[in-house]
Amino acid sequence: MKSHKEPILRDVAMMAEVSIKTASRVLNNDPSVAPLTRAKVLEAMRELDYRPDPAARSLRAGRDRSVGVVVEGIGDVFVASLVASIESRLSDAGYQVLITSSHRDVSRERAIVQDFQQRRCAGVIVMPCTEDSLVGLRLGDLPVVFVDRVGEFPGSQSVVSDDFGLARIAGKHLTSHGHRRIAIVSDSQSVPTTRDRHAGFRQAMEDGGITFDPDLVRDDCLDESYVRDAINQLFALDQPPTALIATNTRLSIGVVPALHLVGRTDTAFLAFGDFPMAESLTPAITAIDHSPHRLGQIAAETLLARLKPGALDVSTEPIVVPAGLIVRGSGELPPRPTTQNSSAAIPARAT
Amino acid sequence: MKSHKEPILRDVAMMAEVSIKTASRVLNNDPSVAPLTRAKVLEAMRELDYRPDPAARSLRAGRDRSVGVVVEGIGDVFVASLVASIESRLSDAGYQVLITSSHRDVSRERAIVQDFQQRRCAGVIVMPCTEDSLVGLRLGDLPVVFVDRVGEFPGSQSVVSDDFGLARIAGKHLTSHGHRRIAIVSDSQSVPTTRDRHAGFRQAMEDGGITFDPDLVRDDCLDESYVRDAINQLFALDQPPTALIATNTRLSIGVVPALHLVGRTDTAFLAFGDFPMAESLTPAITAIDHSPHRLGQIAAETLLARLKPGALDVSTEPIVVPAGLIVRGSGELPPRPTTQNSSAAIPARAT
DNA sequence: TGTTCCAATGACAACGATGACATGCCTCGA
DNA sequence: TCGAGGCATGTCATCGTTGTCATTGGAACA
Repeated sequence: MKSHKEPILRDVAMMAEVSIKTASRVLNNDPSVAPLTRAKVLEAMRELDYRPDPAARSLRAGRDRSVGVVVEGIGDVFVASLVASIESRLSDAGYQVLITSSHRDVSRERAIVQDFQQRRCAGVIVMPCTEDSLVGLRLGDLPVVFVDRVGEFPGSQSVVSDDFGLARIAGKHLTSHGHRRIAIVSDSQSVPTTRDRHAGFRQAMEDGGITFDPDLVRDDCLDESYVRDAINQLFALDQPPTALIATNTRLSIGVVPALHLVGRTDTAFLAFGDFPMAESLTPAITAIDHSPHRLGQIAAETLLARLKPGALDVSTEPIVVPAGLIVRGSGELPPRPTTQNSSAAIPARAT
Repeated sequence: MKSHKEPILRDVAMMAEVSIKTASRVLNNDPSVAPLTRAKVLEAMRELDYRPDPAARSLRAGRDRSVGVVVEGIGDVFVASLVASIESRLSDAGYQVLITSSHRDVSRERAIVQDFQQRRCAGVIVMPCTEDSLVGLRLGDLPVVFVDRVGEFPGSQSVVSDDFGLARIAGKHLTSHGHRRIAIVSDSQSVPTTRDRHAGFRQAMEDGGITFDPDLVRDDCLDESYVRDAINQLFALDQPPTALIATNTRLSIGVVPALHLVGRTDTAFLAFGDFPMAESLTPAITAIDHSPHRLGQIAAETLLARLKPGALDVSTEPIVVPAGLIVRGSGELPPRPTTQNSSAAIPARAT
C-alpha cells in the first residue's frame, strides 16, 4: 500500500529534461555542468525529495560514506563515551557510523571487520581484543585505526594512552604516600593495554624498591562480577594490601562497592579511568583520567585524515593522547597500621 | 597493491562448474538444488572464502539484514545500556546494527531514519525526541519500534515504562515519609516520557493533598550541566524543598554532586533511573529502576517479531515493561525541620 | 509408446548509480 | 576560414546479485 515509490535519478533527469548522467554529475558536484542545468536538476531533486540510493552508489562506486566501529561492548561507561565522541565527530563529517560489539571474542571481531569491509566502509576504528586480532585478514586497502589499545595491521595507526607511563605514575603516587603492599585488580593481560599497565605498575614498584608479590596481582577479573571475590580474597591474605589499583574504568566501578561491602574504605584506591560519581563518594576517588572523549575524538580525526583523497603519506606511529591524575582523596589515604589478619575479613555490611 | 580481489559469485560458479544462478540458489537455500550440486558449490565457497556483497544484494533484493537504531546520545549511561542490550540481541539474530545519535534534534532524527530506510534497513528502533518526531515521513512499510518513549507512526509499536505510574509511586514514596515540599528536576516536557513523569508526580502530590508550587518544578535542565544551578536556586528559595526527584538517569547523576556541593545531602532524593555507584554513596540512592536492559531486550524482540515473514497481525499497542523501586536510604530521609532561609545557600565545598 | 509433469538448471534482464568514452558545439588562434 | 581544443552533455557498459522465464531430461501415467 505504499503511496509513492522512491524517486530515482531517472525521475530527476526526466523532470529536469536532462540525461541521467547529467543528473548524476550534479549529485557528485562535477564542475563541468552548466550553472543553468545544475539549477534545473537541483530544483527537480528538491521537488521530488530525491535521495540517492546508497546501495547502488556503493556497488558501482566501490566506496561508501560509512565507517565501522568495533568495540568490546557499548554498555561500558568508558566505551560509551569513547563511542559517543567518535560518532559525534564522524557523523558531523557526513559519515554514517556502524557500531558493533565484539563481546571480547576475537573471531567475532574478525568477522565484524570483514563484514565492514564487504560493506565498503570507508574505514574502521577498532578497539581490539588483542593486538594481533586482525592479523592476516584480507581487507584490501581499508584504513584501520586502533583506539585505546595498540593493534597490529599493515598501514594501521593506533591512538592510545601512555599506559605504561600512567600506570607508573599511579604506582608511584601510592608508594609516595607510604604504601608498600599495593594490589592491582585487572582483566586479562592478553589485552595489550592491560599488559602495559601491569608493566608500568611493576616498574613503579621496582622504582620504590618493593619486592613483587604475586598474591597482590589479580589479573583474573574479566568483568566487574569477579571483583567482589577478588577483593574478599585480597583482604583475607595474611598481609592484606593497604592500597589498590584497578586497571580500567569498569573494574574501578566494581571495586568501590566491593570495598564498601568489606568495610575497608580506608584502603587507598586509585582508579584507572574516571567515572561520574567519583567525586561524590566517601572518600572521593582519585583517578587517572585517560579521557575517552579525547581518545575518541583523536581516533576520529586520525581516520578522517586517512580518508582524505591523497593520504598516502600518513604515519603509522602510535599517537599518544595525554592524560592526567585527578587527586580526590582515596589515592592519598595513608597505609593503615599493618595488622596481622587473624579473623575472616568479611565484616558486616554497614547500614 | 591488493593481492587478491574479493571472490564473487561468478568465481564460485566457475569453480563448481555451475551457473551463477545455481550458486545464488545455494546461497539462498533454494530447495530446488540437487544435493550433489549443492555440495560442490558449498565446497567452492569455502575454498574461495566467499562472502556475498551486501550492497549488490540489497540493491537487487530490496532488503538488507541490518537494523537502524536512533537514540538521543550514546554517551548517556542509560542509553548505553539500552543500546548494548538491543545490539546484543539483534546481532545474535544475524542483523548488523547501525547506531546513530540524534543529539535531541528532531530534524536530525528524521534525516537519520530516512537514511536508514534508504539503506534498506529491515527495521528501525527509535528513542524519539518528541512523540510526533517521525510523523509524515515517507518510509514505505519500514517496521518502526519506539523505545523508552511512546512515538507516533502508522503501524509502529512502543516499548516503554509506566512513566506515569512510576512517577506517582515515587511521589507517594516521598510524601509517605512526611515530605510536603518536593522538587522535581527534569529536562523539557516536550519529551513524552518526561511529560508523563511530571503528570504522575503531580498526581501523587494531589493524592497527598499538597498544593502545587511552580517554584519546585524545574523542567529546564536540558542536561547535567544545568543541574547545579537549578539545585542552587532551589535551596535559595524562602522555603527550600526537603525532597527531590530527578526524572532521568543523567540528571540523577548530576544531582548527587550538586547536593554534595551545597552540603545538603540530608535532602531526601529519589532518582529516576538506577546507576552504578548508587549503593555506594552516602546516603545510598533510592531509585526507580526502569531497567534499560529489559527495555532494550523487549524492543529488540518486538522488532524481530515484526521482521518475521508473515507478521501482519502484530499489535500496535504500547508494551509496558515492569520496573520497581529500589530502596537504599536517600529516599527515606525524613524532612529536616523547616528552616526559613536567610543566608545564601552555598556553603563552602567539603574537602 | 506418447504425453504430461516436475525437478534441476541456465540465460537474461534488472536493481540504481557511476566510469569510460563519444559527441556536438563554440571559441580562439593562425 | 579552418582546425585545434575545451566545455557541456549524452550513450553504453558495468558493479554483484537475484527475479522471471525458458530449457532440459527423465519419471510417471494412461
